[in-house]
Amino acid sequence: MNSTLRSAYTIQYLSSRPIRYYMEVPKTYDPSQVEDKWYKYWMEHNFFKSVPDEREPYTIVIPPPNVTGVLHMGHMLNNTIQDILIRRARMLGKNACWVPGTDHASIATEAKVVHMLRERGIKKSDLSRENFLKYAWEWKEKYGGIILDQLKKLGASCDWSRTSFTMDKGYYNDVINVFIDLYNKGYIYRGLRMVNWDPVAKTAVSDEEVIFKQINSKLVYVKYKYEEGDGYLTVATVRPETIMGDVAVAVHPDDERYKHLHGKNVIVPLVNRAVPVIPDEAIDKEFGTGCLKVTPAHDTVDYEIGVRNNLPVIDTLNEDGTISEAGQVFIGMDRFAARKAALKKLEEDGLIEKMEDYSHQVGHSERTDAVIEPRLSMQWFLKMKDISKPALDAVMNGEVNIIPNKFINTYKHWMDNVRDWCLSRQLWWGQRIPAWYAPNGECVVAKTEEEAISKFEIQNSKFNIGDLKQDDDVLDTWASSWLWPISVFDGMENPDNADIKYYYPTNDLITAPEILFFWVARMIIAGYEYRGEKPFTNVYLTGIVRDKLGRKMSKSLGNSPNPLELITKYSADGVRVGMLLCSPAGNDLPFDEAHCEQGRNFANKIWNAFRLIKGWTTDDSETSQKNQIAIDWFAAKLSAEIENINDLYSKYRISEALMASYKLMWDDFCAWYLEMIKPEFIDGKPQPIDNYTYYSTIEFLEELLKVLHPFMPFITEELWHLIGERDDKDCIMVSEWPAAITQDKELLTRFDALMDSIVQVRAVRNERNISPKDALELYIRIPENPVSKSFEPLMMKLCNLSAIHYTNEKVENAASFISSNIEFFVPLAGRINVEAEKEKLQKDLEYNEGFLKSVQSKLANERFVANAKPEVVDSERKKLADAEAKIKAIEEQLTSLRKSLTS
RNA sequence: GGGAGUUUAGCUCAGCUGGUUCAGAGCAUCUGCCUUACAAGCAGAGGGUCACUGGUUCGAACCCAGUAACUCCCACCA
Repeated sequence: MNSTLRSAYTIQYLSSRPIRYYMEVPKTYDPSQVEDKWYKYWMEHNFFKSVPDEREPYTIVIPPPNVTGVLHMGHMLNNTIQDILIRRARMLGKNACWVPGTDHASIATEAKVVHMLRERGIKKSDLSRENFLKYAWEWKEKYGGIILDQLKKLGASCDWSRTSFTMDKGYYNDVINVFIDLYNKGYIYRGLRMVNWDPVAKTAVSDEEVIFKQINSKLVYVKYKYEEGDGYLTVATVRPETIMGDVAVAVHPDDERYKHLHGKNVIVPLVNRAVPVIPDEAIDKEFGTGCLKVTPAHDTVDYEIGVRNNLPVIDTLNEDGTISEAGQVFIGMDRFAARKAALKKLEEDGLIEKMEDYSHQVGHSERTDAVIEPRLSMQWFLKMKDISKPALDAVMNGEVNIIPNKFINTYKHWMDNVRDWCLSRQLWWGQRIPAWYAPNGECVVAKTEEEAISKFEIQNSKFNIGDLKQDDDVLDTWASSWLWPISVFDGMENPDNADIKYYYPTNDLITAPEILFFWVARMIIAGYEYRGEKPFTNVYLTGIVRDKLGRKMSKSLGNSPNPLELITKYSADGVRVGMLLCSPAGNDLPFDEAHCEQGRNFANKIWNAFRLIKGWTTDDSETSQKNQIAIDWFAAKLSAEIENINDLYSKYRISEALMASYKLMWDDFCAWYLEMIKPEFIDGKPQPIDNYTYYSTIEFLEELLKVLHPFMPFITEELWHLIGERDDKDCIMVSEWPAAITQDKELLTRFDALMDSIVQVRAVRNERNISPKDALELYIRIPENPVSKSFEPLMMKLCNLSAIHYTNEKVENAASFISSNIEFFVPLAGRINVEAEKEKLQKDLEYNEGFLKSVQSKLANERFVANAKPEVVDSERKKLADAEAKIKAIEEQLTSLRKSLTS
């Protein structure tokens, strides 16, 4: 042991508190009382709170869950990772600040509220905007906090005093101000756009809320007669009810079949309108007849063709999906009834050439299951090209890291092809767009009607309060959450306040890859636009939680376990460990409850290690340091693993950090170290343990608990306090992260060899069914590399040996093995089965001969010797020598066995 | 249709710059143990043509090309 180590692990213990003794401690760990107790304790002592100070800040802003949300497995994973990072940062002495909050989630929440009202017999259309919002706020106050309370069960150490909501007054204002600012900078414009219209709910829905289903329908081939002369053109369509809105027939410019018709007119059936045949690149020559009827009002592609070719738009549908006046025929009829009617009329007119069965994807509304109608409407847009430039650069030049970095490509691809952002939503729940319309339809952007009026005055229009009408739409939810890292610190309204200056830019953002564009990219954009700086340094993308069958966990599939029930069953610590055991960054997480069980078992293991230690009595007069070697070894092992774990954290390999901590605790500490130092029983009485070993062990346990604390906050805190009396604020969650204090590679290597020989002796015992109670003898062959004397007691204890002998000779009637070039013999007396031993040795011999051969041929290869690095060649030479020695030993052993056979 | 990714033990994954006995870990499985902390445990063992085919190299799980299967994102054909 070197002197640094001695001071760290032995001098300290003198001031350690004596362990408390408990007469009865349950054999299995019972977390039920523990977890709530410590969460409350931490809260009461304000351990989660953060205020700017002179320390280095470490900040995470939570991806705000929807207010409508209940905790699902995705949240569990996300927030467990965040909590691990925050807790470790806190222990590293940083000023850790984790800002929680919720997102108003305009569409999801509005749908929830509408549903709730419907159950009470109230229709949204019967309510004024103000009344509806009153209900919505009531709903939010009542249910909006549920998810945050659930996070507390998980152990999330958020600074709850900083809880934010994207519709808080200040936040709301920030969103509105940003809209006005971007409008004034010329980034925002108003334009027509196809939206996904839900004719049942009478609202637009976002792309994410459209579910495509495979539907069987009929592809109808309809004749469009030439305006002049005989003949016709055939158009294939699945939507004959939109024929009335046709304004052209498009063909591919290179399609020889139709070149002669470019610019000529054809007659639209049902309404007898003459429309031109136009060439357009978008047409697939192979599909149907190669002719497309162009209906700009009711199809996205058609709309784009219409724009390119300056075609008029005829909207033949009302907002409830019935045919409008503009349709001229079937007015007031539902779109599906109209489809039948149109088919019948076309049939009568002899305009149907043929019909084919056709299967295709049709969008349905997630909420109402109605078939989505593409519908043209006026929307607000944000020009993305210029404003997103710094956000692309930041990721490409590494100012913002994306982990794992495979997502950088995806990010770049999206940013390179970024499309303008449709900001408006036809909903009430959200930030209402600050645009004001005069009766003639003219529009200005302003915060209040007064401001709007004065803006109109500049344009020489005079209005009074009440003359103007505010835009009915609200902003897309992401148009508020993109300000999250700034607004939660009040950095929009007060850009120089102490909080934002201290905490911004934040450190790590933990979120799911599916919102890389919706949210992450836009936060980076907003960060550069409004702070001139990135919002966070690292983006850690978690995987998607899936069930065992590989399906995404979702409410509709009903395949998601209830996280709170899991916590009840396995404890929060157990579930945290279970989630992390199988989730490397960016990989999907195939969730299996068995992992939580493993987590629970691990907690129990820790608990029992504690039980063992607390059961010991110490003997003050005992001064022997017989466990010195074990203590030195574990100190070195602990230090090496702490370095390893720190390294894994720095690479965000959190699962691996957990696995390393797990093995350190279970294998190295429990299975090896504790077994080495465990006092023996004499005459049925446990012997006392010497003070030195005892307090060193306590120190080790404390260090281990600290390493495990970020993963398992509750049990580690519980044991921290059971180990000894602590004052109020002496909690593991605010303790110091362990430092690696020693480096003794050589000792670790020697122990690896020791452990290997121990395992081999145990295998000898196991393979021959020798009871662990029967003591064995062990012979070690000298002259080379005798086992260090200091290891002898460990071997004797861990293998249950009665004696260790050194010999120059082979040992007859013994099992043998070679470990680290040392030959070992375990005499088996009457237990030996010579044939079986022979067979074993023979197999071993074959393996080693094969290995030797491969090494020999490698070394015989001149080009290998010439080209390979010298150290590689050297190591091959060493392998060669080792293998030869081994083979020699095995052969000797075989010879002696044959002798015993014949004798 | 465009883009990205994955494929290593029954399952989930490591394997870094091609070279250490390199083919690993955890779980699961099997065998033996209720050994005075823990059966939610202990001791030990078995298990893989590194998706496939070819190439580069003294040497390939790793680099290159092609093939196959799966996953995700974006856009969607009337």
